[in-house]
Amino acid sequence: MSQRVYISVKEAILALHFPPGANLRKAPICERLGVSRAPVTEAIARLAAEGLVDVVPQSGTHVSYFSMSEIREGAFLREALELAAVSKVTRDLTEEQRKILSRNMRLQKLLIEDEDISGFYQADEEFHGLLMEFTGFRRLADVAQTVSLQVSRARILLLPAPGRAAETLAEHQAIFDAISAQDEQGARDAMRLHLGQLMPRIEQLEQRKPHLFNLTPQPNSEAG
Amino acid sequence: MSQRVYISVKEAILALHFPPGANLRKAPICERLGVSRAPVTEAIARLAAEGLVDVVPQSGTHVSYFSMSEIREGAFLREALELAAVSKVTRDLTEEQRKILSRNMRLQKLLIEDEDISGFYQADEEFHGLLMEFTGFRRLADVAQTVSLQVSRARILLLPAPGRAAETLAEHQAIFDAISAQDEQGARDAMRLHLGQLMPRIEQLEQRKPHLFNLTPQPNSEAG
DNA sequence: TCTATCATTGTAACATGTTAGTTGACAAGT
DNA sequence: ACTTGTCAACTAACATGTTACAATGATAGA
Repeated sequence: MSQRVYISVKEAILALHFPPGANLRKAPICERLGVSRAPVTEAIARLAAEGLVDVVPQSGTHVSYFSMSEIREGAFLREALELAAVSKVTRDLTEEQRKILSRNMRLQKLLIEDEDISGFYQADEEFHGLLMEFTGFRRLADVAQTVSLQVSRARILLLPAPGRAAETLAEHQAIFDAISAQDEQGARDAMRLHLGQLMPRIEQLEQRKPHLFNLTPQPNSEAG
Repeated sequence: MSQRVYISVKEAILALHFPPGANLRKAPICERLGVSRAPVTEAIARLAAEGLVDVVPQSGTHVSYFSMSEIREGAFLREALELAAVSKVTRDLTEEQRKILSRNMRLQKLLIEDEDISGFYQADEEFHGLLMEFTGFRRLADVAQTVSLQVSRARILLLPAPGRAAETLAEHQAIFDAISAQDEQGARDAMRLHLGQLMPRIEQLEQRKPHLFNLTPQPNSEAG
């Protein structure tokens, strides 16, 4: 029930329905979803813990601006986790898992041939999701998602540059090939290369839409 | 204010003042700390998100049991982050940072000579903390702490085996030396070796105190 | 004696009233 | 015109009443 509020608001923020800087008021949310303030409060608390909103005590809550330092950190954390995942998967991959990955690769290829960018985006997410799943660690995908939430939010704004999907596919293919060849170092390098494509494009985004970023690049001092 | 409740309860759980399986009731906590149920509820929600407690809707909340699968995952995640950190630090270390690390190393040595195990434990934590801090990523240490919370909780139960502290020091020294020599791969290997010492000892703990572990090793299906 | 059903109890989840702190505007003084 | 002090309004944080659900124990039936 409060879960529903959380998901609803989170998606609205991620979809930039609530743009950075917009101040989030509880009353309209309560009214809109037909619930009391309690579940809304809990939902906002979780969003604050994830860094999606900044809550000023006794004053107000607003959607956090993009922060290059936070995005860089998120990308770093995500890379750390994905590299560890791809290492482990390369070592432990079963034949069944290899087949599932292979099918996903062929699906990616197919979607690009059909120029279904949205579909490819999904298959892309699934590719990374499968790698994490195959580590056997259930929380891994969630943690990776959470730490790179700011990155995900920024990524949505990146226009699908023509030809970028095909490049992405090639990078995925290199990762898959190295995994199949049980070349751990090669798989890591391929993954690093792949993930390394993202930050430069986000830096361009900062140039294009500076109003979405916080001017004072002071990172959060949040403590858990 | 609710932060205070959170910290208080968290420390109580980590110190095993509330042992695994103990059911956590709000009323006594409210009474004990002289606060209302609201901040306690929020604190428990955060603890549940971190996996320290399991909350059964409309029924009760109990301190979660140790779970080898969760502990293994926590160790994996922590290793991923620490390896990434030590890589980055090895590449970017400033002379000033090297001096601070050097001082910490000498402090460790000194504490072992004085057989101050508790002090060494602190210096150990600080050593790892410094490495993370020197990456320049402020959330890193928090994330590492959070993902390996179950590991930390189990670690407290490990009796300080005689001579283990000296071994730990040697491992730290190897890490520090490799960092100083700007030997990234060497630093990673040394760190991996160091962190690899922990799991076997926790597995022994499982043999020694099986009542603290959950029998059915089904991992949490929590989603954030 | 065992099983199934029901009532009782205790708790989290939810709703709502109350408090206190921050912010921003406006006025007064420089 | 600019700074500073005061005040009003808004909001999160806190307190508390209410509800609904799960777990447990008792009781009745087989």
